[in-house]
Amino acid sequence: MAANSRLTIAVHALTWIALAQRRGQEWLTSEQVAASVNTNAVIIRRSLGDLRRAGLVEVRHGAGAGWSMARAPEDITLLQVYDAVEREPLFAMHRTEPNLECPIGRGIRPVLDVVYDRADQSLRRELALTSIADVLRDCL
Amino acid sequence: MAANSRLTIAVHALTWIALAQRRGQEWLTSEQVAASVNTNAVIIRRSLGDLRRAGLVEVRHGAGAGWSMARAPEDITLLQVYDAVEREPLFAMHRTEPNLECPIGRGIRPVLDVVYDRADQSLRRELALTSIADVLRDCL
DNA sequence: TTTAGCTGTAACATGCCTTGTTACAGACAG
DNA sequence: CTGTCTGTAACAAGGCATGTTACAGCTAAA
Repeated sequence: MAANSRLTIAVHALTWIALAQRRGQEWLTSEQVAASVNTNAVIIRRSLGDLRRAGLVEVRHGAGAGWSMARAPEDITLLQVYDAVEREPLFAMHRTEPNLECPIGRGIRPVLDVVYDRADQSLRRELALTSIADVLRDCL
Repeated sequence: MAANSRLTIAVHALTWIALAQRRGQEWLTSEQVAASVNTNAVIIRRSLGDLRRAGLVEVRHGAGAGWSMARAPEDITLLQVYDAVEREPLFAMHRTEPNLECPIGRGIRPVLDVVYDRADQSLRRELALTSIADVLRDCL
């Protein structure tokens, strides 16, 4: 799988916003977040847009606009971030339908569905154990 | 992550070889495996090549050539298959180095390394619980 | 020793995904 | 109103996954 860095970018952005707020800066622009992540502001807006749709951050428009946490850093887990930004499943099935005249071709997809689902659950359980507050603490 | 189907293809191929052997057919050609997976024989040769390098299958050249299990289906876990065919890590770090003048930019990579490693371990533990023999049994 | 059959791999095509970039309409605090 | 920043479209570049053709190399069997 061509691994992407969406989770990394989103966690970085959130952690930086959390730190800024602790320091008294309530609203951060996408430009300010982009400066820490070292990427383009549009990338950050896209990522924070995903987080907003998931209810993790808030946005303010107009002059003095920017982004702010919608919840305490302790109450945002990496699982929530993962769900907010990740679309693709961990493992893909066959690109073309397997040969249904073969017993394996007929039976393998439901079997793999179960296995992949268990693997996914286990990954999620692990991600749920870490919060943005944990990441922030360990960064400092 | 642009999910790929390598694990699916490799498990399918292995399971089909295991079934054929149980039915008395010792060696299968890449063409025969490709017929069940419904893809090109070269794709199968590439996948089985990975599995051969990992010691999971054997190949025979010349006339009457083909592929055969190097171990009993009970002794091949999906984790071994995963390790044999998967190159990319689950989650990628930043594509460009983050801003090291920011505390988060400086500290986040080691933190995420730990988190991602734990997630990876948990995924692997789960994949290790299923063998090719299990997949074969559930297919039938 | 020849021959036929199959592997191993290079080379290339295609399509999709990710990231980056520019541009601009829309929202809104002051 | 006005200036600032968001939301998103549009496009480009690069990379990876998959598919396909082609062919050299290996070897069991005749």
